[in-house]
Amino acid sequence: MHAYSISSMSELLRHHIRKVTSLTEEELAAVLSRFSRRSYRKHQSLIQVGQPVLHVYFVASGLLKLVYADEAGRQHLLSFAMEDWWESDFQAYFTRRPATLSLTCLEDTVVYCLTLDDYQALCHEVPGMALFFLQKANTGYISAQQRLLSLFTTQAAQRYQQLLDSYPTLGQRVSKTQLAAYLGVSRETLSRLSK
Amino acid sequence: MHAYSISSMSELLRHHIRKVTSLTEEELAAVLSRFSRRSYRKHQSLIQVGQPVLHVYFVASGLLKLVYADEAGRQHLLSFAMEDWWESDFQAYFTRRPATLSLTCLEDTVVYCLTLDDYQALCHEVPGMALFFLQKANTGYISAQQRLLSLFTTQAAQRYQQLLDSYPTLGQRVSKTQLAAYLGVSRETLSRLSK
DNA sequence: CGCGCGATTGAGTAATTTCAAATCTAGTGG
DNA sequence: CCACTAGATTTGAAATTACTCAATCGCGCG
Repeated sequence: MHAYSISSMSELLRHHIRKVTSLTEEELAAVLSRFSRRSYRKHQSLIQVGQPVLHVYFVASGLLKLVYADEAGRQHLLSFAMEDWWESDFQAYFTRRPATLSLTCLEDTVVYCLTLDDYQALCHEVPGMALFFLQKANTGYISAQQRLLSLFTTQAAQRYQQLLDSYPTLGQRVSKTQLAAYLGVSRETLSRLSK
Repeated sequence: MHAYSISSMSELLRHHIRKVTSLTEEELAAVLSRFSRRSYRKHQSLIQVGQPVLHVYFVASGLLKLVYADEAGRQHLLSFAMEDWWESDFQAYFTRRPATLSLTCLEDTVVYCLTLDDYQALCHEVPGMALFFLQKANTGYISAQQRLLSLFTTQAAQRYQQLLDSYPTLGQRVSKTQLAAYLGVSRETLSRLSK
């Protein structure tokens, strides 16, 4: 089922942090000890609308969707959270308010969880981690802006192509309904564009 | 012309940083010394497409637009940078590559400039500043996501209303053509919606 | 007065949505 | 192996929304 054993998945987070920071082994161990590992199954939700958002999640394996459901019940997909991704309802997480977004498994998924208290403690106690999260936040901001631009400048058909080009596995892993919700078009429209 | 004297504008940056961080006066002085102050006039550009992006800018007064111009020459407005805002072509800034965006004055504007070297030095030498920029980056990321959602869920007419509600002065300060470029509709469409 | 810029209006066109129906597909139980 | 069902996908047709292009309007300023 899973391609990685439990120990090598813990290695995944370790390597992910090492790539960007220069922490001592001691610091790294202290950092990792603040995370807890959890497994979820397809269709389970890590974050539900109205509930408190206790964690930010590092995705070790699997696939999640971050969704806003509007009054009419339409689903709008803010992101696919893949392996190596950090995801949460950040607005709710940082303000300790109830979630407005939901985070739900599209596949069986393993994550590492970090509470806000631990996040803040890490940022204050391990300078390298503040820089680490700063870099993540900056790249997240930049890609959100680029997604905005692609909505402004690019036809849905090309956005679809670019999405498949950027994440070649995605076409196999999720339904077209999900892809449409990410691209910002109806599933019928996406279907017609596929030609 | 300007509502603030030079010295009180420097206070603006000082207070802006103090609001979020807990730096000593010494640290704060060291931080401020890395910034340089510059004034620009309406229609001047701080960042031009193809040119290196040497600074991130803190807007002390005035108003800027961050724009992407597509192949057809259409302008897409990523943000209005107002007083207290931090702005740049962050992608280009952090990667030291040529700008793909332009940053242009919609009014006479005073900014404080910070080079990437100084930004990185501040983040490493003054832990409070890494946390400061982390907080800015996180809120920037969150608002970019919410703008995405508003594009997905909300009709252009309501987005227009919400923009005016959020920034009441904006309707007076910029042309409707600029507002349309921010909302992601043509100026003709915006004109028709204004009823 | 007349120029120039921004805003508006009109008409035709293109893209997308909605709602409904038909089709396809994978998995289940007989 | 087949029939059956639930979910996903596709297709059709009408209605909506926004776009483009062109013409017109309104206004401030030299």
